[in-house]
Amino acid sequence: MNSGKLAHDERLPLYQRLRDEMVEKITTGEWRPDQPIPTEAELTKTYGMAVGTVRKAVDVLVAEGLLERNQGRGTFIRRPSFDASLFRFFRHLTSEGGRKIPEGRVLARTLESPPEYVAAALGLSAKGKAIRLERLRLIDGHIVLAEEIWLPKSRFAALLDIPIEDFDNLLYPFYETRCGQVVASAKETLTVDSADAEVARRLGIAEGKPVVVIERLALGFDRKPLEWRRSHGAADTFRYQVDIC
Amino acid sequence: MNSGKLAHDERLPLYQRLRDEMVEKITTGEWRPDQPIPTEAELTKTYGMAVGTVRKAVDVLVAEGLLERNQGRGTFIRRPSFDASLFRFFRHLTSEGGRKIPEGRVLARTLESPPEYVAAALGLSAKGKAIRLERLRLIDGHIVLAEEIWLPKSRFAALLDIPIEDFDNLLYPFYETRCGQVVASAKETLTVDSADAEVARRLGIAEGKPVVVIERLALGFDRKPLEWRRSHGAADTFRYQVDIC
DNA sequence: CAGTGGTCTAGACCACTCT
DNA sequence: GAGTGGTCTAGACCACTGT
Repeated sequence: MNSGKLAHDERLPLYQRLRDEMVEKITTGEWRPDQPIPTEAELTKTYGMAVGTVRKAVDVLVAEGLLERNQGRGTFIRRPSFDASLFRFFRHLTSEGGRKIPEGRVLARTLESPPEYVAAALGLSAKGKAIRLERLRLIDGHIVLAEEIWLPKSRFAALLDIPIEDFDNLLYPFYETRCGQVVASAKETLTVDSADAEVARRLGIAEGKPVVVIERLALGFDRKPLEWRRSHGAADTFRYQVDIC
Repeated sequence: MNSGKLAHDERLPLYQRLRDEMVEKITTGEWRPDQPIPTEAELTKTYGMAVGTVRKAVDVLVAEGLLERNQGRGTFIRRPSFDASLFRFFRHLTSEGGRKIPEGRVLARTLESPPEYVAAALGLSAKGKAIRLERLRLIDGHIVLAEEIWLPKSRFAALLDIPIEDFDNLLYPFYETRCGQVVASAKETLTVDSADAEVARRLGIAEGKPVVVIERLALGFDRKPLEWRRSHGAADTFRYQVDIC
């Protein structure tokens, strides 16, 4: 009855199986972001379903932020604009309250054994090696954040072959184009601490000054952890904005 | 064709008009939180619509967090559990990382002219008066936050007749039962500052110590501002957790 | 104009909950 | 077993987009 194959769990509702199938098409790149995905009528025919079922599957993907519909034009894979993705994952504001795009500069890349809490957060075995980045974020040439980033080698091996000068300003779109890893959500924890010698040096502030510490675990669409990150910023120029819904 | 009246904008889709109608029933209390709302079949008959349309309206309300469905039992008005609402709006963690319910204690209630930025945030005329609360939040008897809260008199007049000792531990459920005002979302901004004499006294810390400042604007389901709040907390014991989606 | 998604109908059967 | 929401069908017409 299905010309399309929908191999997934037989127990799941039809529209969920179609949803999974569509996620496949998106993540493997079979459906291109610049082209509309097949129309409802086509999907209906391909998979032998009713329109309502197809619509339900698309509803779910739209709700999840993977697709967006354009009446009269078609349904498209959602490319979060650089602005939007930036605002989602970089919530600092300048002292005047305006939003600025921070520059990103990778200082070092190494392959080493992560500390235990990083390995645990990323779901890695304690002994394996992972990719570690040191990175600065700057606005108008001023350092606002010093970052330490850990990435699983299995997903991000491609990064080891790229000179660190060639890393893009924004990492998440970079992960996507170079490694096919898309960050879908994240959890952040903020605390305040005093700068130790190392952090003070990197941020260019006096030792003992208060700093904000942001720990972030970023997840992919499959809810698997992709990146662990700890950022330090000088507390006195720091603003962080959150929408609670 | 409609035995139910659906007075709203004639231009809106049917399911949107039904949604609005249902919001009415919820906010006016015609539908009680402890009873299931009418079944899909009943709504179908009452408003002369197809099941699919009714389901669509309910889908929207579920997505908005106003209703929750229970297969086999019925559809209910969502009473966000105390835990859930607490976790949504109070994101501090204890030093051990666990979540604790903070005690709330109102110290003072006055009716006065708000500063200009508060009036602007709440959409009030500059000259009118608003309700101002001073409040402490405590965990295990220790002060963790000192809060200054502003509320529009028009919506919260009922609070003026209640002795401040009788204010509940959690304000948002209290607003709901006493004033019929439901907080649906909020925007928070975090910064770090040094404690001035006043804040130091309230928090019981030394003057000049770093403090976290949280400014929050809480909105109702109608997106109108309900509450402006500024909280101060000692920076060294502070943790704040955010999910970015 | 043809083609797209947006809305709506009027049924059907299934899975779950309660008694 | 009766009643609930969950899934699914097979159509219809409308509003919007592009040419």
